[in-house]
This record gives sequence, structure tokens and C-alpha cells, in this order.
Amino acid sequence: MQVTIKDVAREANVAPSTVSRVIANSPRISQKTKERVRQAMEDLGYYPNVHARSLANRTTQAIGLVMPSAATKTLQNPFFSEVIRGISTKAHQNGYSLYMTTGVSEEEVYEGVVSMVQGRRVDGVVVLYSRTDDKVVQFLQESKFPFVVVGKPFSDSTQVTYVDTDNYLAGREVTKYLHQLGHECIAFVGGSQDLAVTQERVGGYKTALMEERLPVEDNYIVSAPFMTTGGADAVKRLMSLKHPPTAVVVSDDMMALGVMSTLNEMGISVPDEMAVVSFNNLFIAEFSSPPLTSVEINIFGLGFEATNCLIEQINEDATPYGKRVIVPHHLVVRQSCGGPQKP
Amino acid sequence: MQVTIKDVAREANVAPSTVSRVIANSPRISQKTKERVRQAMEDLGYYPNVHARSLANRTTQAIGLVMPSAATKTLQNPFFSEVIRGISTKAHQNGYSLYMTTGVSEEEVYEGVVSMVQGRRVDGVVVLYSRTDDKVVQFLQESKFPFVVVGKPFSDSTQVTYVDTDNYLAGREVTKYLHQLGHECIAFVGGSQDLAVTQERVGGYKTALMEERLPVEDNYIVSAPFMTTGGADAVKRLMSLKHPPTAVVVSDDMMALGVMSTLNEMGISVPDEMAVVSFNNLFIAEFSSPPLTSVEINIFGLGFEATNCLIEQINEDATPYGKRVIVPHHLVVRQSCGGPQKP
DNA sequence: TATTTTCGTGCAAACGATTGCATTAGTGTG
DNA sequence: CACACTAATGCAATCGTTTGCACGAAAATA
Repeated sequence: MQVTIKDVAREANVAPSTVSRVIANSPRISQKTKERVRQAMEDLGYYPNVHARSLANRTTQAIGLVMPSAATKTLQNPFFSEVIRGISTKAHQNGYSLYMTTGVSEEEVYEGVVSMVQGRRVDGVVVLYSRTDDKVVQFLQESKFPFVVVGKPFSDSTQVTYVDTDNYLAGREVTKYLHQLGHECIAFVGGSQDLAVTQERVGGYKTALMEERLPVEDNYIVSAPFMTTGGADAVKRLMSLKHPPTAVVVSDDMMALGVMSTLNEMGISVPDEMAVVSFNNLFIAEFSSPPLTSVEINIFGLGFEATNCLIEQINEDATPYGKRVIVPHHLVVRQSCGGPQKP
Repeated sequence: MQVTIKDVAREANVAPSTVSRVIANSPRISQKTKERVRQAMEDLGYYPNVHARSLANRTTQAIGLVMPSAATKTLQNPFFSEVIRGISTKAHQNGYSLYMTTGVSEEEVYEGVVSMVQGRRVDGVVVLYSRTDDKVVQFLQESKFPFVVVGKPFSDSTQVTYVDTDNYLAGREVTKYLHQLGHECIAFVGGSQDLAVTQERVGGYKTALMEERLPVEDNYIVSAPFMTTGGADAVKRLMSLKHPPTAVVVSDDMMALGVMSTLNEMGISVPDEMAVVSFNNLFIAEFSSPPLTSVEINIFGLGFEATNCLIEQINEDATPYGKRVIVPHHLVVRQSCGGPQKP
């Protein structure tokens, strides 16, 4: 049987309410009593029942995580481990714990979120993806429930709080970087077109080309659902053009691995015959052959900041306003682009 | 304000207890009433308050996840995403959701587990690592709380339920495989020695050498804390021996990446001058250059099976006995060992 | 028809905390 | 010494469910 607050009360010769106030460290309880009660809690090995507490309290000290549906293998991307690490760190610092639902289909994920919110299982929610026209975000908004999106939400971005990288800028920067290295034929390989992140990065890429007075060719922009082909098709398509590119911007390290692997198979050397630059700077970037030049976007920080915003939102009972946090990024130069690094 | 069971009861003209029984789909309620109540729930958008339910119920429909402390960067290994995917899938199928605590230090992790268990926040726990002399496992065992370990726990492995790969066998098999390909000088590069998995794999490696009448040389066995050096030191040490090996068994794909990257830097070609075989068959194995020959250990399955065992344990109220599940593995041959694949 | 079963439902007591209000004891003031 | 006031604690209602038991009506049995 569990040790309850009543047992502690009896042991310390006080009323349950007093014990409760000791737990909350209320100034209305004398120091002496506090110590006696604390001793009793210690002796009996008392731990408050979280459910009773939540019920009385109307608060859960838990944060819900919404992951993309397990169907999309997106989850395998180490991005998620890292962002969760960030979330978890901040959450832990503030005494929150984490609660996850996943589902196989989108519908299941949605149902999970609804019952998490309506069932009052969590105090707030972090949404770990951003898709066009997302039911989950819409639901959270209508419920006026505290939530934060990691990545840029499509609709109503002015109304929802989100934490993101400036992907547009990053896309522009890496493209210019390649141009500075002397490349004139620069291609872009991205993931699914309906992800905000892809659109932003390709947008930056195009802008950079225009600013540098290079032609923007549709043939040079390919998108590939990563997990199925690893970008092999994309590479083959690019290399079969009359003027194949000499450099390529890849929108994710994982995909860059696939691209380099395909290039390797085709006997095309990186960086000598093809420069590759990508995003996220996952730790695999460091250990690939050759090591990848990649944009460090501080994934941990994204998670951490998101949680920070969420906790703020939970604490102020003001209506959530659309706050926007941009986490800075920077290019980490390794060997996949040649250039200064490899004289 | 939340819609409660009373509101539904009023709407449907029944008592709250009847509504509760409808939710539980009790056979004691007539079909007609059930429908009326369900309609009312629908109309009002009723969702049961999970805390009230857990309180009355003494059950939470949640499973706790214990991760290694965030300090060790182990978390970055995609292994975890994948095992969680497995856990989450099975959990979801049975109506359980997931609950995570992490902590920076081991002590924090331990405290997290204690309050999760004592606070009755979860019905059972999956432990995602196995270390020598672990407080967490000891605590769970003493509390007689349902739990399962993924990987082999050191102490008392007969008493605790765990799900694991036969790492000993796998280590033996890959070593023999390399020998079959003609290698006589085979080295082993592993992670931290106090992880069960390393010990098992190296054990299998040694046995295989002995069975094949090859010498077991201590110089050929190196272990390296992965995340710091990526196994670079290990490789350098091996290559500076008077008789450097011609093949190496690496105890993890991530580390194998690091090893191959270092070999690449040193101008040693894989697989022509050095064969590399590793374990886990993470999806990056497929996209590395050259693609890695690796042992598929079905990480998803480990998580799935573990959860399966846990749920069994939760449901039978018998004292948890030490059940042991071994998930089968098999070698996936790609190009990092040369051989049949590359004529 | 009287009596027992069965069936469907309601009553009220848990579950283990929190919290507004009442109560008591102790202190200072006129 | 009576009174007001403060400080410390207790009482009891509340949070939203579940569930053992009681109860009345209908069906089955004698």
C-alpha cells in the first residue's frame, strides 16, 4: 500500500492539510512543524501521488511532445534525439517531465493530442514538425491551449509561438559560399516540398543565385523523399544533365550522406569533382568521408528555447501571443567543399 | 471549464456511474442507454480526466522510459530513436502512452525514476541501458515494480526480465565471416568496457579467433569512448603496430563511421586495404562510403518486445519472474568487407 | 399468483491530494 | 483585565472518476 499524506500527518501529529502546506513550503507553517513533518516524510518514504495532486491542483507539471507520425520514417533522423535532449533539459530544470504520444497515422497522432489536451494530461505542448494545413496546430489554437512549434508553422505564423532557424538566410549563405569558392553551377537537393524547412532553404538558395547573377534553373532543383532512395535518383538526374552542376546544396545531413554515397558509386569524387554542403551539422557530419561542411543550427537550442517559451506561456495566464524566436546558425567548414580547408 | 462525467450524465439523463460504465463498455448497461450516453459524450465533447481516472483506478496506462543520463552523449546515437519507436508502437497498440524523465547526472536520473514509481505516475518502466551496478535497476527490483531492461543487465540477470541481442554469438559470427574472407589479422574496436554489449561482442570475437586457431592478441583489442575521438586514436594505434590488422570488427555503426573516416584520412582504402564490419545496421550504414557491412539487430524489435514483456508483467499480478527474450540478428553484407559483393 | 432471478441503474464511498475558512493559542494594547 | 490582532494549525469541501452494493422492475420459475 502506498504511503499517503494522512500517514505522514499521523506520524507527525498534524493534519493532512499541514503536511500539504509543508510540501508547498508555505510560510504559514512554523519552522519547527516543518522539520517534524519533513522528518516524518523521510521516515515513511513518502512521495506525493501525482494524480491526486494534479486533480486537486489542475496542473500536471508535464509537457506533451508531438512527434511526426511513425509512418514517415522521419523519426529516424537524429535531429529528433537532439531536439528532445534540449526540451528535456529545460523541462527538467523547471520541474516538468515529458509525455509522448505517437501514432502510426496522422489521424492517430491527432487523436493522441486531443486526448492529451482534453484529458488534462499535460500543461502544454511542443509540436516537433510543421506541415501545411495541420489539424493538430489548428486544434491547439482553437482550444487556446499553450503550445509552441519547433520550425515555422505555415498558417497563421503571426498567431502561434514558434522557434526556428532562419532557414532562408542559411540557404542564401551557403549558396553564396559555394559561389565564392568559384562554383557557377550549383544545384539544390531537398526533402519533401511540403515541409516549411525545404521551402525556406530553397528560397534562400534562389535568392542567392539571383543576387550573384547566376541563372536559376529548374533542372537544378530536385526534391526527393529521403528515406526511400537516399537521394540516389536526385543525384543521377542531376548528373545526366547536359551541364551537370559542380556543387550541390543538400537540405539535410542525412540526405547529404546518401548523395555522397551515390556520387561515390558513380566514381565522382567529393570535393574534387563535386562540392557538397548541407544543413544541421549532425554529429555524423564530422565522421563521414569526407567530413561534411554543414550549417550548425543548434538543434539542442531549438528544443531548449521552445520549452522556455512554452513554460513562460504556461505561467502567464495571458492569452498566448505569437512569439517568434530565431536561434542563430553558422557554417562549419569541413572537407566536402574543398576550398580553404584543403589546400 | 472542463466537461465532466456529471455533465454527460445530466445530458443523457443517467447517473455518473452509468456513464462510467459506458466508458468501460460494461455488459451490464443496455445497448439503448449506451447509445444515448455515447451521443451525449459526443455532443458535449467529453474526454475523461486522466488524473481522476488514475486516482480512482490505481492505474495510469503509461509506461516510463529511463534513458541514460544526458551527460553521456550516448543519447545522440540513433539507436535510441529506433528503440523508442519500437516501444512506442507496442505501447500505442495497447493503449499505453510514454513518459520520460531524464537528468543530467546519474543521481538525477535515479531521483526521476523514484518519483515516477513512488508517485505512481506509470504502471511500469523500460530501462534503456545496462550498466554495472546500477542503482536504478536495484531500486526497481526492491520495489517489486514491473520493469524490463533493454540489453543485458549485469547483476542478477536471472531475476530481471530483459530483451537483448545475442551479442556473443553475433561477435563470433562476424569474426568468422572475416576469416572466411581470408583475413588472418583481425582487430576489435569497441566502446566503453563497462557496457555489457561491448564485453559480449568482444567475447564472441575472442572465441571465434580461438575456434579458428588464430592468435588472440591484446594489441588488437582497443576500446575508445566514441563521442570524443570517433575511434581515431584506436585506428592510429592499430595501424602503428608492426603487423597492422587487415580487418576490424567495430562494435557500433557510429563508431565504424569514425573508423572509416580516420582510415580515409590516412589514405587506407576500405575495403581493399582494410575490411570493416560492425553492428546495429543503423540506416546510416546504408549511406556511408562504402556502405557498411553490419549486423542487423532489429532495434525496433528490441523496443517492441521489451514493451510486450512489460505489459505482460503489468497485467499478470504475479511477481515478475526473470524472463529473457533474445531477438534474432543477421549479417547484412554491403561493401565494407569486399568479398562476394564486390567481385 | 407469489417468489425467485435477472437485468439495468443509481447511491455514495473511496482514491490522495489542495485550499478557503474557521478555530485556537499566543501576544500586545488600552 | 478585556480586547483586538496575529500566527499556526485543523476542518471539510473539492477535484473527476470508479466501483461495491442496494434497489426496483421485468422476466422466469414454481
